[in-house]
Amino acid sequence: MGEDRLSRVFAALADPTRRDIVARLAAGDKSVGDLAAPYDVSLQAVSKHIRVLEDAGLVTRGRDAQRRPCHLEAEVFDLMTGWIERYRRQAEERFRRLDAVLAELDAETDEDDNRGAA
Amino acid sequence: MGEDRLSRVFAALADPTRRDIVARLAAGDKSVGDLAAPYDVSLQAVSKHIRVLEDAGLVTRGRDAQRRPCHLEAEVFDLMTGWIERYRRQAEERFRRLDAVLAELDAETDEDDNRGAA
DNA sequence: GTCGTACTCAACTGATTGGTTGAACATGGA
DNA sequence: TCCATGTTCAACCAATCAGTTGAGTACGAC
Repeated sequence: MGEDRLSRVFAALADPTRRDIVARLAAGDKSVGDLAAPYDVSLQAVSKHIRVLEDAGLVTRGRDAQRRPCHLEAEVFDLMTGWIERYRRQAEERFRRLDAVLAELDAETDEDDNRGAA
Repeated sequence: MGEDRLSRVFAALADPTRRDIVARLAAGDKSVGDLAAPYDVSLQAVSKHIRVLEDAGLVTRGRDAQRRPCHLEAEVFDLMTGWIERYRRQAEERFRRLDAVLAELDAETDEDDNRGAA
């Protein structure tokens, strides 16, 4: 499901090399060789990383002679931010309510203090 | 570094069970037993999942008699959204510029057409 | 102290992952 | 057609991971 898609996206970005690839693709499309150049792992390893990003829907590939230019599909980010924001908001709302309850409790304590003092 | 922290957060959320735990914790603190109840895996397995979330800084645990109430630390989400938004914006900006270039190109083509037609 | 509850630790297992190397495939140029 | 370039495929290895079971620990109730 879309659930599984989210798992693949999070898993893909859990690796620093893959996050770096995404970061560099944000600046513009690049070939596998270009992408592999800065890392001291084999080209095949980078090719595998790109495959993972592709399976997660974060990257698509075209054709330019022998090259397979990689393109970042930034819309997939929406899937993550959607999930994250949902629960962040929920937690914040709960926190806000807790704050209100504590304020209420404080007010009642003040009343009691006043009654005790009076 | 903070880089590694991000890896742990993404990896923690790459598992559907752990995302579900986070979702349920967004509604309020829960004990390990409470959290484990809906899943048909062992309590120990859920305990391990919680440990992963804790190591990622997404969850903290208190003490309430025998219980270890789990609490969602929603601020960690900022770490992710910060990273995501940075590259999303960059990619969108690039897309915007590409759009401008294409529009420019279109305008020039129109001029050529006009010259050709004139 | 002993008992039950809530949970963690330890050891093991099978599956997945990130890396390797070497061979294969695809494409454009001589 | 042959060659070089760019990339993928296949087999393998070590490490990590999600799950298991069984034993151990922490705390409150009796």
